[in-house]
Amino acid sequence: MLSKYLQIYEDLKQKIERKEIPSHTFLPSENELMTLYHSSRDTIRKSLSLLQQNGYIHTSKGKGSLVLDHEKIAFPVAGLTSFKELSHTLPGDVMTIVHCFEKIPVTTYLKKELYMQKGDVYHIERIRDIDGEKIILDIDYINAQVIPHLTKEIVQDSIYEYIENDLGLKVSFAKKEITVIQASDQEKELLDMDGFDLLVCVKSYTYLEDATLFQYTESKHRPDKFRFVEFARRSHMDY
Amino acid sequence: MLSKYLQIYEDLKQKIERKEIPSHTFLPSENELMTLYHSSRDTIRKSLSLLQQNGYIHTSKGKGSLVLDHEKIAFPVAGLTSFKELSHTLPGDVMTIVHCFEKIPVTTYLKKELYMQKGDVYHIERIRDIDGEKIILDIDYINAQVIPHLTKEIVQDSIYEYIENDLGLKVSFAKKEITVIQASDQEKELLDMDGFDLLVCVKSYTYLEDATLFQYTESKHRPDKFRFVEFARRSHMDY
DNA sequence: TAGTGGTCTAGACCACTAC
DNA sequence: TAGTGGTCTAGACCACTAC
Repeated sequence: MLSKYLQIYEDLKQKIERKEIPSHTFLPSENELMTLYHSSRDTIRKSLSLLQQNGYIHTSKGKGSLVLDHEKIAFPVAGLTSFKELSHTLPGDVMTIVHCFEKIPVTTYLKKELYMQKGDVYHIERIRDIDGEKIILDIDYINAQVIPHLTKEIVQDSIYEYIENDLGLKVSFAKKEITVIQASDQEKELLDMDGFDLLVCVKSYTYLEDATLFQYTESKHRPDKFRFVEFARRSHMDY
Repeated sequence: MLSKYLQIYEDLKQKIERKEIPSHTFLPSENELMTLYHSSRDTIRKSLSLLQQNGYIHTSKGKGSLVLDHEKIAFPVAGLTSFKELSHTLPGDVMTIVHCFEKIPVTTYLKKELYMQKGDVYHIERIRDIDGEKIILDIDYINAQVIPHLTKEIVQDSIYEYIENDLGLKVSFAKKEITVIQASDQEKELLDMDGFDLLVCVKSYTYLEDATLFQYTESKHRPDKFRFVEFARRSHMDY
């Protein structure tokens, strides 16, 4: 059961996406929304604040909440979304090849990345084939004490689905870093590099609800197929 | 005069950054913070919500607000920050070369990017030299009706400073896109490419407080010198 | 069971905008 | 001047956590 302010957020979001409320117009005022949704101003403001954070509207004092044109944004890449979830929004045919699946004792390097002292780690390498081209190499290291009993079948499908549906845990937040690296000879063999020498590397450290770090990932993308979109607000305090 | 909840946010943020409140410990509870800062729970919760959004803490029901280790994040690249502001946080010697500064009638291409029907546009190209290497090429197109009277001197220093301090306008939000592109021959001549063929291209559409689009930028970075960091939370509704 | 954060309400005062 | 969003308060009930 979604909370009231999330319901209102979802409702307004859909109306904006479906252009029932067109861009460059104003939302009803907070007072009007209060009577429309039978709720208090605080609840309405929570919903509006979410819309604002996600780039759907821009509110200004004395004026109201302006609907931004949302097409130009195309969100999905930002945030924390599994490849399986993302693949529904991709236009092409998507296939995953599990190139490597093993359980190994934690190495010195991984001890640092995963904040572990001892124990085992799953080492998983998956190649993402989109429309017949091998474009992405995902390398995952997962703490086997936190996420046990992984199998090749799970990994072929979706690790997040297993974590959230079968283990009943919740993936919560991640730190990500985007850089560009030289492709190794092995990577050039595994992927269809189409003459490129470089790869875009997205490193993620992913945490559960209780703030335990369970996953370190390097996701390597052929440079011409990489695109990242974000919506940023200027902070007028920090500088 | 900063509002109360922003003061509390800044205070807690500093204490976390200076490790007066160490990571992996809990903040005082909301009740305790209420008496500590002589404020209502709602005000405290606004401050905590900001800390949460920016990756400083992680709150869970029944437990409290856990301080995350923040060093591992290193924020500055995310958000909406001028190069001059960023340069204070860069380790090396930074220099800007204004390679092109002209006012031109809007072209067909720019009409689309800047949502303009007619009028003039400033076309600015700046090369960023860091520690003696020409690494970044910033190409700006700015609506001259919205931001008038630009000079080469302003552009050499900081456009945002001019907009905010001299014109009294406020830079508010931006949509950004990161891709990788082939460097043109001209770009290879302007920058010290060090053998690279590709550039990381960050396109931004930047808006003022009143939601007018005033700037379209392509910021092109030598791939080995590009790094982008973000903090992402998982949304448990959208998929 | 006591303490924690999550949600929701009702009311107040303010600065800003548009007229 | 009327309407708008921004801030702040006080109080209530809830589900979850740790013991």
